[in-house]
This record gives sequence, C-alpha cells and structure tokens, in this order.
Amino acid sequence: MLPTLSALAEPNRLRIVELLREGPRPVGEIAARLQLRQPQVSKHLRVLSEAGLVEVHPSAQQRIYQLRTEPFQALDTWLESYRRLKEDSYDRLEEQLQVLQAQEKNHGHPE
Amino acid sequence: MLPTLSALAEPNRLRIVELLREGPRPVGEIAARLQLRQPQVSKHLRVLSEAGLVEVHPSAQQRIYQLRTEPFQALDTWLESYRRLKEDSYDRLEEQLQVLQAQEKNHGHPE
DNA sequence: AAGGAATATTCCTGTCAAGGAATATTTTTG
DNA sequence: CAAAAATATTCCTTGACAGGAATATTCCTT
Repeated sequence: MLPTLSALAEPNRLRIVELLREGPRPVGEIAARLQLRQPQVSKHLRVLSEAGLVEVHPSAQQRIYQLRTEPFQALDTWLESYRRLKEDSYDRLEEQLQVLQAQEKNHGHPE
Repeated sequence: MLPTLSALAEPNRLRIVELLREGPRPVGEIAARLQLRQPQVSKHLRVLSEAGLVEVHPSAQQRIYQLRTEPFQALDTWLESYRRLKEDSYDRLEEQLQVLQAQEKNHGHPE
C-alpha cells in the first residue's frame, strides 16, 4: 500500500494520474496538457511505473502510458477495513475509556 | 485528496493509522505498540490531525486519538472514477492510437 | 547514413520533512 | 503547592526528492 500512496502523494504525479483517467496518453501530450516540462513528466512516469501504477506501450518514438487497474483495486480492498469505522467508532471510544480506567488500577498487578 | 494521501504516505504514519483501526488509543500506547518515541508519535498525530484523519479526545492527562471516517469515505468516492478502468482500458488504448494517427496528419490544420 | 522527433537520463541545487534530544505544557495526585 | 505522569513543542541535523538545464537515447523518415 505504501508504494502506491507514496507515488500518488505528489501533486504533479496525482495530476498525471487524473489525466490518465481519461485514457492512455503519450508523454508529450501529458506535458502539454499539464504545462509541465517533458523531462519532469518522464521522471514522474518512471516513479509511477516503478510503483506499478502505469504501464507503457511503445508506438514508434512515442511511449503511451496507461493506468493499471491493480493498484486501485488494492487500494479499494485496503479501504474495506475502514468502512466499518463509521458505525461503532463512538462505542469504541467509550469502551476504550473503560479499558484504560481498568488498566490504571492494575499498575504492577498483572492478571 | 492530496492532503489525505500525503499524510498516509509516510511509513510510521501509516502504521499509526492501521493501529487506530483497532480502536481509539492514547499516545503512549501507540508509541509502545509501534516501538516509536513519544515525541515522534505526537508529531505524526499532529500531521494526521491537520489532515483531518484523526480527532482527539482528552481524558485527564492523556489524549485519545481516534480515526475520522470522512477522509476514508472521500478516498472511496475518489476511487470510483478508477473502477471503470478495468473494463475498457484496452479498447481505449487502441482508440487512442487511432486518434494519435489522425492528429499526426493534421499538423497545423485545425478542423 | 543524416537529421529530426519523442522520450529518457544525468548532474546539480535547493527545499522540506523526519528523527533525535532536550525542554515546555498540562493535568492529576498527595 | 510540589512532584509525577502524559503529551506537546522546539531546535538541530541529515537525507530524500523535485525541478532546471543539458545531454543521451531511440526510432522514424528521406
């Protein structure tokens, strides 16, 4: 999960990903659309590629970059664990407070 | 989206979030469980708090940190746009190649 | 083979953020 | 009120990383 999050946690990289949501694009077009210099776009695409977020399809001299789906599915799966939070978060807070009170009286008295 | 991603894109912060998934926890316990020094934990919690990922509930001298649900829901919503990718990504690649071929012959001949 | 188009790589520099250590702050308890 | 517990803040140093500029690489065309 960390590699995915790290790759996305950079402003221009996130912009690139959101642009690629529209469909595959060659480097030059990404640079033009986002007002970025070509070398920086290549560098960002390298990072995204190493994180598995995009894949390349060479076509003549251009390289067409495309989003991969797996990392996003993985993110989605990861989020599962957090969907439950909504319901019982306040219950847990009180429950936790009880536990803490209990432990307080148990200092140095294991079991 | 960026603030959330940035906050999560740090190893120890991600660990803290995953720990808090179990329920609200005071700073000291987080530090103990994750083998981190208390000041660093406080700093990370500050970042998480400013990103809206956690909220604090003071209880005596301790401060109990709890995950907030909204950022995760927002992430979920954001992911929506990427769920569609699966289906037609290869269609789009070919479609895109056509477009590119077309544009190539149109250099300097708008519409 | 030469030139050009599209992209990648390298080197350099500046910035930012995380960790360490020490200290400040807040709240409880005796 | 003093001391202790729990947490927050400050200052410092160091490493990573993004952008700029220049250059290398790859592939097509003629």
